[in-house]
Amino acid sequence: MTVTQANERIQAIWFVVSQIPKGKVSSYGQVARMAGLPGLSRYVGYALKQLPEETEIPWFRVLNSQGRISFPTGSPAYLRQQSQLILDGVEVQQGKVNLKHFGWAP
DNA sequence: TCCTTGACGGAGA
DNA sequence: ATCTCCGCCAAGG
Repeated sequence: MTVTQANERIQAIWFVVSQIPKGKVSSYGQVARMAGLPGLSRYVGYALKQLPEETEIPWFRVLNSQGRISFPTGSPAYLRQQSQLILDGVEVQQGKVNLKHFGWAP
């Protein structure tokens, strides 16, 4: 993995995430596949971690395969993501989102 | 190099 | 439905 290749991957991931429409959510695994990086779900988390605080990219629309927020329950990050989802009109109950918001395809 | 750490995912129990 | 355990794979020490 050269630095350039890593940057390309990160760009691809950010792009895919930027396409997730409001009111919909996706999973790390799905984003990885759509970015042409099957099996690199963990890398998606790494890529999102690189986003600047003020980013416009909807990182909060990415959940784990169980439809749960991948931050420790109650942590600042967890609460931020949860409130952002609610602002999107996404139903979050017991830390899990309603399946109807899942499965987005361009 | 070797070892540990994840914003993961899937199979079992 | 919940919780472990294990495989995965790039990064960072």
